[in-house]
Amino acid sequence: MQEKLTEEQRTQKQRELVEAMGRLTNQGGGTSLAGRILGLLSFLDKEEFTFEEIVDELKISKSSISTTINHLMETDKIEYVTYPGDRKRYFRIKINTRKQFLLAMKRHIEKLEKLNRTALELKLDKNSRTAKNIGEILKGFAFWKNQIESYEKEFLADEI
Amino acid sequence: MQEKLTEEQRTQKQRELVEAMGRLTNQGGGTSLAGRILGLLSFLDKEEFTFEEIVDELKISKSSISTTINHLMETDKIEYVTYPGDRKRYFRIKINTRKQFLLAMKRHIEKLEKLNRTALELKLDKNSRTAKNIGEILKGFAFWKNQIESYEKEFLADEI
DNA sequence: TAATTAGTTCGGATTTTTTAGAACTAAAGA
DNA sequence: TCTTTAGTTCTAAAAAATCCGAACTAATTA
Repeated sequence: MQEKLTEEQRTQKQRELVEAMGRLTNQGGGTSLAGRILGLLSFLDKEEFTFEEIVDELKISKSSISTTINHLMETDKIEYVTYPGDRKRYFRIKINTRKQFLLAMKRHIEKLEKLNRTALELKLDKNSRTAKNIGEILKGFAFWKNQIESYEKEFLADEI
Repeated sequence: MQEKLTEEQRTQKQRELVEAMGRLTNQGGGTSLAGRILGLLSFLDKEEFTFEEIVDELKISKSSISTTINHLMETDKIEYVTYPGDRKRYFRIKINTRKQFLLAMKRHIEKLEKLNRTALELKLDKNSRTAKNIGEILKGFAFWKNQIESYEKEFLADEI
């Protein structure tokens, strides 16, 4: 399928994926640094990175890395492990963050749903074009909430 | 369910929803002005707004409105209608933009999928924690792509 | 106790995004 | 033809997000 790559070419490509992840995350609303950290922790062969290693790999200041890492931990995207007799924290991506992802998606849908439901209540003419459209949108939200819930039951029953 | 609202209170609340839509759109990656325009065109009782009316309602410069309106039309969120003997364009939200929305979502998933698939191919140890996690993520993407496709078939067959 | 390590926090600098204002265009009307 | 209308486009300003360096802290090591 592919030409044989040298070790260097392979890690070079992995680093390119890290940058691509940064750009994609950026498009999707997140910060590109967050995306690059997530990419680093998942696409390279090394499974765990210390703070310093992240700084060195991404060539970004300690302060920016510190802020972003803390944010990624708050939002449960990454975590760290420690080893006895070693003061450093070893960061790694959290596996199976789908549950958190779906939860966030559901919460976003719920906010939009609330907004649209209120808008519909406030409409003078419930048969107007916009009112009927809001009704359709609400149906769509209900469908997706349902899908998310059944997905959770089917696939994620055993997750934390 | 609710106290009876005066006409003013009702439209006041509608305007608040427009602002809330701006903030929510902003959180979700879009610009808040785009959200406010979408809110204006869907939550008020008036079904169609001219360029000037949007400027007056939102109290934003013509240039900003012009740019944002054009972007919303390119992305098929709004459209305009015209009336004989009237030079103005009457903007309104496009109904049932779910298809476009899902298409955008599918495209985003496909990009992430490609990235992760490549990352997995490049992994030295396919049984590592990160490699297995990527595998799980890919399974999740496959599931959602499938859901989206069947949703399209089931509900959106008649849409443009 | 002093020095080093492993970060965090703060204020400012840089970059990017958003908005405004003025000049412009193309069509319609007088 | 001159003016008005309905916007568009360009450049600069304002605001917001991002990033950095320097000073700091708390724990560990010498």
